Amino acid sequence: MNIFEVVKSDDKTKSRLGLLRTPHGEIRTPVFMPVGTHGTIKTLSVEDVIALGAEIILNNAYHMYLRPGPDILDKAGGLHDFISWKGPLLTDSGGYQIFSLANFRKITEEGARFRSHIDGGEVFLTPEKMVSFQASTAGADISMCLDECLEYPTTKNHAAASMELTARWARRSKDAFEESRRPSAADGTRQLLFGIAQGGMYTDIRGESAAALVDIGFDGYAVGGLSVGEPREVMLPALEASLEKLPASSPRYFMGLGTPEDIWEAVERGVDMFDCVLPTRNARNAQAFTFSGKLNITNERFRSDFGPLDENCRCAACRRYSRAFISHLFRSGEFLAGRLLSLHNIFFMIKLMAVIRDAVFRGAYADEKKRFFERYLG
RNA sequence: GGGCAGGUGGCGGAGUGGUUAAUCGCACCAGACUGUAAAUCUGGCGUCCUUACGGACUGCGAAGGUUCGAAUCCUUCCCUGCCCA
Repeated sequence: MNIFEVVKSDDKTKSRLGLLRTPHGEIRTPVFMPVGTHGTIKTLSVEDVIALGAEIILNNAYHMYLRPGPDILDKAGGLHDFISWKGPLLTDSGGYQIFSLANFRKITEEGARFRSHIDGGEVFLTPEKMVSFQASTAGADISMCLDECLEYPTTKNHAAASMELTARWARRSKDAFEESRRPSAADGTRQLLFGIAQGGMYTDIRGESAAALVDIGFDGYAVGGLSVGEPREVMLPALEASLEKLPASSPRYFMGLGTPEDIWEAVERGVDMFDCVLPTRNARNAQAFTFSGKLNITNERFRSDFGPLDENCRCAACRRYSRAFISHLFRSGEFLAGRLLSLHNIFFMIKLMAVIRDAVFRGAYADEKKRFFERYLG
């Protein structure tokens, strides 16, 4: 059976509708995957996440490897059982932590040596260890290769050398995956492994990276190392250079994106999967996404605004609570504030993807994108 | 009535002759956040003019005084808290 099926492609853009099959269920793409780094979408319960309609969520292998650690996860019977999420689950390998925890690590050919950000103890991550942890111990539906996520800006030499290391790690990741993955399910679904394209902002290196991954052969391909602080005019060409070398028959995942604007741009170029901490992090920092634009809910003008966060929104927060009350909750330091905005923002992202899928379905992508931007930025 | 302590920007609270438009915290105003070491971080916050740079004015209970210079020293007054009658 095909693990990924392109259901429909847009005529005028590269956007497409897809169906991705995993041992824990199917995913309609383009999809947004909420991020649950430590095994939880911050402030939300699994019941919340189900009610929001999330089809797949993320966990982070680096963080779960450090705590609770492989032993506990093994005894729990894997991540699904441990965190009580029965749907599709994707784990990130720890490549992003090579970027975000740069002060704590040193990279060698063999792997990445970290000083644990928790207790300072030494941790050594290798592609083999992280992929085996994800596929075997954690039982992730989708595992990610260990990669080196580069900071921006970087020199071309550094980007090239780093990309080559990532490609060698991808080769090792795949071998480790074949050895450690669980048997295929009766329905023909099986665990999947995605490669991650790198290359900094250099389009030629981006292309080489994607081509190298395709040579190895993966179930899906991710574009990593983008949306790390570069301007959009730099990001989009780099994205295009990566996508150009990837097969249309495979799912494509833009790691770490993003803003609603960025997601429209990426889907238009053929991306199927997204994840981002923005909806939950910004929620905790008092920012709501709405179809009329983002708003900082602690702004003075919302103190006596008794309407919902977003008109016509049917999320749990909007059905019951006013902007004024949520603003009050933030000013009072109440945890419910960040929770309500998290519910709303995740709902917004999932709704946004539904709008996007509908636009592709109707062959009206360009028009719907224009309509969205006019309202969102207006 | 007597004694002691004290009155500083929205609030709390530093500062006891010049680098003080005034540390700092809170509150308030605004911004940022993109595979989460983040429910965090940045700015702003006397008044007026200026996009900004910058400039003008007012200012540490009130009034007067000493001094080149005062929130800081002196005098008088007003007010607050505690203690004694």
